[in-house]
Formats: sequence, structure tokens, C-alpha cells
Amino acid sequence: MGGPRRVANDPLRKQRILDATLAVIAEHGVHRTTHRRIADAAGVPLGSLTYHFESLDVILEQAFQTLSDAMSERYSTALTEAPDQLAACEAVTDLICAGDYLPSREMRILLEMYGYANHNPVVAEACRSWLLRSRESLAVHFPPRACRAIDALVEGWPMHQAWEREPLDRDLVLSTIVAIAERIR
Amino acid sequence: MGGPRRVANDPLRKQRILDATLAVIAEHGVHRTTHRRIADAAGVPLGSLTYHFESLDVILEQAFQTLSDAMSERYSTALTEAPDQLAACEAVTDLICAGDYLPSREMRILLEMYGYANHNPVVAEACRSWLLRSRESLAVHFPPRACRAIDALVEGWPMHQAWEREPLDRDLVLSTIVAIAERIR
DNA sequence: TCTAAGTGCGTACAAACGTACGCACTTTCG
DNA sequence: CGAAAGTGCGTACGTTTGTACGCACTTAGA
Repeated sequence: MGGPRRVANDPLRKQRILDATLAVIAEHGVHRTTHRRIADAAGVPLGSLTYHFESLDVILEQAFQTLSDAMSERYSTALTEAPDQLAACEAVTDLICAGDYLPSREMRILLEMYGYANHNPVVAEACRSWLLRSRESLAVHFPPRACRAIDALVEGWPMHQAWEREPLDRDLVLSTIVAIAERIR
Repeated sequence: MGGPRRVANDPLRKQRILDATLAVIAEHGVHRTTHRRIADAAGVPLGSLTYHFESLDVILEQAFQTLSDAMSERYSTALTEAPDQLAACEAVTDLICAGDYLPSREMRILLEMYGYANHNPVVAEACRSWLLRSRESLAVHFPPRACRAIDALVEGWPMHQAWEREPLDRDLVLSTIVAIAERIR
């Protein structure tokens, strides 16, 4: 029903597997992410994984790529829409405070990605590319040196917050961003 | 030779295993850290691991504890020795720039620790405790709110730098720290 | 309708895994 | 010296792992 299929139904299934992979990573960590757990989470047979992906490493690589693309996009959108520097400061503050609190799913996966990237060149390259894209987004509103400092904060603050029990102080974040924007040229 | 042993020679061997564990994690990542690899790296028999440690998770927990203790200590020492706030800013700058560049061994292991902590309560607690200790060290020289911002930078900048190809600009780091110290109260 | 090409998966297998446990060895105490 | 207590490890076992591969099924062209 729905007429004869004229193309392979790869894309949907592949994406479903990658989404499931991120879910497994978030729940169990890379060190306990296996073909079988992914297959269960995705509701697909085990053989489907080895058919669509060359190896487990490739699955992880593409799953992490999916995540970093989504984050880049959100990052870029938020900053592009800001009309002036102050609005950009607020946008960055929102990015930092989003997911606060508790350790958001995304932050958990990101930490796994960073760890894994140290042992997988493809994912390392994905990290680097994400770094550059986020810096470009910032460069629209801030001078180059301020970009570096702000970028470090965007990276560090939510990560730091992951171990914190109290919610993040939004005013403090905003003040810090503004201070950097004004003082660092 | 050396006279009769009156006590078990646990401590040395346990510590050697934990050091080897960190080495394996740095080289292969948690997801490929196994009893056998640790045993090889430490130069001890496989059975020795299961004798001294209840499980692989316990080995990882204690190894990460070793690391975070060492880092806390260094952190604390560097800040305690600073006579005034400006010196403290320089000390923090040194901490951030240390290991620059390339991805230092310690940063690699730290990333693994953060990832693993999301799936292991004991390690999560170690992260939290490390967070608090580092904040206490900062509190000697900076007001509470500035501590949070600086702490986030100490976390984020080296992490960020791990994917960067160019060396870190020390003056930029110092300027940023000073700006925060002066502006955030 | 028949056939060749191609898609997708169930299953099986060798390797690697965490861990249990028997046993050699050392030390202590009478 | 002899035996009990305790330390430390070699080895083996059942499980889980990543991956290969044969085979059912679908589609396209004649």
C-alpha cells in the first residue's frame, strides 16, 4: 500500500538508527554502546546495522555528526537573528543557560563525543569543524579575540554546570559576556 | 633480602594498577579499557586486578579519583601561593595555558572522566567534589560570582583549545580573567 | 510471466570480555 | 618444626561482543 517503492528506503532507516545511537549513548555511554543495544532502541534487527554501516565506529561517527550539525545550526540561527551586539550577548547567554538545569541530554552526549574524538580522527575533525562554525557565528557580532573568550565560556559553563546542583545565574552569565565584549578587543 | 615482609604489599601494586589504568584510558579511551589491557600496561598478571579490585568499574572510579586529587592539589597550590589578586589572575592564566598545545594527556583523561561520570555516581561525586575544591581555591582571591565565571573559563578554555590548531594566546587569556575579576562582583 | 539484479536481514561464529575460584606460596604462632 | 591463616595469582568458564554471509524477498525489464 502506498504504491510501489521506486527507491531504496535507506535514508529513513539510517537516520532512525543514528537517532537511536544517540539515545543509547546518552543513557549508557559510548563504552556500553553496542550494535545490539542500538538495534533494540531503534526497533530494527541486528543485521540491519551491519548492512547499513560498515562498522560500529562508523555508526558513532555519523551519529555524532548528526548531533554537531544540529547544534551548529541552532547556534548559528540564534546569533544570526540578533540585530546588535547586546542582543547577541543575550542570545549567547540563552545558549549557555539552555538545558539548565540538570545535565541536559545534549551535554551528556557532547561529553561522550569529546572523549571519543580523542581516539577517532573523523570525530575529532567534526569537533574542529563545529568549533570553526561556532566561531564564525560569533564573529558577526564580536571582535576576533572576544570570540575566543566567549566561545570558551559557551563550552565551559554548561559543562561546569553539569556538576552543579544550583541553577545557573542568568544575570551573572550575561554580565560576564558583556564584560568580555566591552573589554576585549 | 630486605628482611621479612610484615605487611601486605598492596599499596604499591594498587597504585601501579591505577596509574596504568589512566595510561590506558589516555591511549584507548574508557570504551576500550579492559582488565587485560590494564594488566599489560601495569606489568601485572590478570588475576591481580580481580584480586585487588572488586570490578572494572571500581578500578575506573579509583583511577579517576587519583587524577582529580592530583589536579585539585595543583590547582590549590598555584592559587594559594599567589600574594594578591593580580598574581592570582596570572596563576589562573598559567593553569589554563598549561598543556597547551596539543591536547594534553590530562585533558584527554579529564574528558573521559566527564563522560564516564554521567553513568557512574561515584565518579560524578568526584567531579562535584573537584568543582567545589577548585572554587574554594579561587574564593581566596575573587568574589563568589567572579569565581563561577573564572571557573567556567578554566574548564572551557583548555577543552576548547584541544580542537584548536594554533597555540593559545596567553595575553588574551590574562586580559579576560582580569576583565572578569574587575567587572564581576 | 519469467528472470536477473539488488535490497535487507536472520543467524552463526570466532574473538574478547568480566569474573570466579582452586591452589601455590608466605608468614605467624604454638 | 608443624599447622593454621592469609596473600596473590593462573586459569578456566559462561557471556557478550563485532562482524560475515547465505538466503529470502522485492523490483525492473523483457
